[in-house]
Amino acid sequence: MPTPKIPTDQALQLDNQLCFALYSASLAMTKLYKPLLDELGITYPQYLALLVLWERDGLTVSELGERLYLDSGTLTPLLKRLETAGLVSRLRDTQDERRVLVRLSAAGRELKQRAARIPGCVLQASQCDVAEAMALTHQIQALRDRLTA
Amino acid sequence: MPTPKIPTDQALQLDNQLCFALYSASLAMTKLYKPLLDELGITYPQYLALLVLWERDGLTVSELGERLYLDSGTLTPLLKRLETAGLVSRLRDTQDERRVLVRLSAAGRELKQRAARIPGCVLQASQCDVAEAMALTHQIQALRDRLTA
DNA sequence: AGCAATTAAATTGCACACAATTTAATTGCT
DNA sequence: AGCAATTAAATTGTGTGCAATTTAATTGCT
Repeated sequence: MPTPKIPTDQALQLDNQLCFALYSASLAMTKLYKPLLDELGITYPQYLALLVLWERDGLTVSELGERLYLDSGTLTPLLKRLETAGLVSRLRDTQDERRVLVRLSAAGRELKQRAARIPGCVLQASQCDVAEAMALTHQIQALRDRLTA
Repeated sequence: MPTPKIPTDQALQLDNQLCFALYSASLAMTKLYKPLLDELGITYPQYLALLVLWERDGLTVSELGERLYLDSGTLTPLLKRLETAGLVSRLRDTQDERRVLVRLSAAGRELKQRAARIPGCVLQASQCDVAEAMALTHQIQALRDRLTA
């Protein structure tokens, strides 16, 4: 039987929801990062945007959005705050004035060194070893890819 | 070696972050639920609150918060919207006037039947069988519990 | 009984997420 | 060249999340 019948009550139990496991674990992660990122003066989504820029600088808002699965409605104000904080610049692409190129400032690049200790802290709080964490990461990524397909 | 050294660049890659896997998968889930919940006239966090109430009615705001890992700052306005939608009532506990008891209305109880098809739709979109989904759910719950410890 | 400490919600302020719309620039087609 | 269609950001409005504060009720202690 490809789709076995599950009783409604059981199917709707909060603790049987994959979505809620993801949701609550993601919020728990955000809370874990909070004190670490407070030291750097950035928020969690801002940190994610910086991770992308530390990998490859000078992306457009759209490219950043594809990487983070976020749209300009979320990114524009977020990037303005990073600009106000002096961590990035936002400049129209002279080749195509529709685009805005986001570039790290010197301070933005230097922040990477101070962020270097964060993954270790998080892994420690997660109480799992690197291999375990990566295995779970890949499983969840695969799920995400199926969901966005 | 309990904590092997990982190069900074690799440790800070977006796709190596368990946090981002959770974050992006959780947002993808929310988007998947959107059209299903639009039919019921509720949002995703409102749906989670209803899941709790469908399991056990008449909880206080705090009890709901413990279950969902959310505080009154988030729940109070959310529950007011559910009240406005006619799905729950919010009444001060006469035994302890500090507490607010949240109860399903008849419409709120009846909504459960219409929600019954949602888990199947989500499972289908997830493209995994029930056992797989539950296994991943338990892994992520265990992670969340370690993070909130 | 009286009052400080605690507890439960609500409120305030800030930063996301995202749908829907708007603005501006570029492409594509004739 | 001219103009409709497309594309990229920004804007607007709604609904979370959450820290910090406020308000109100209850407890605990003397």
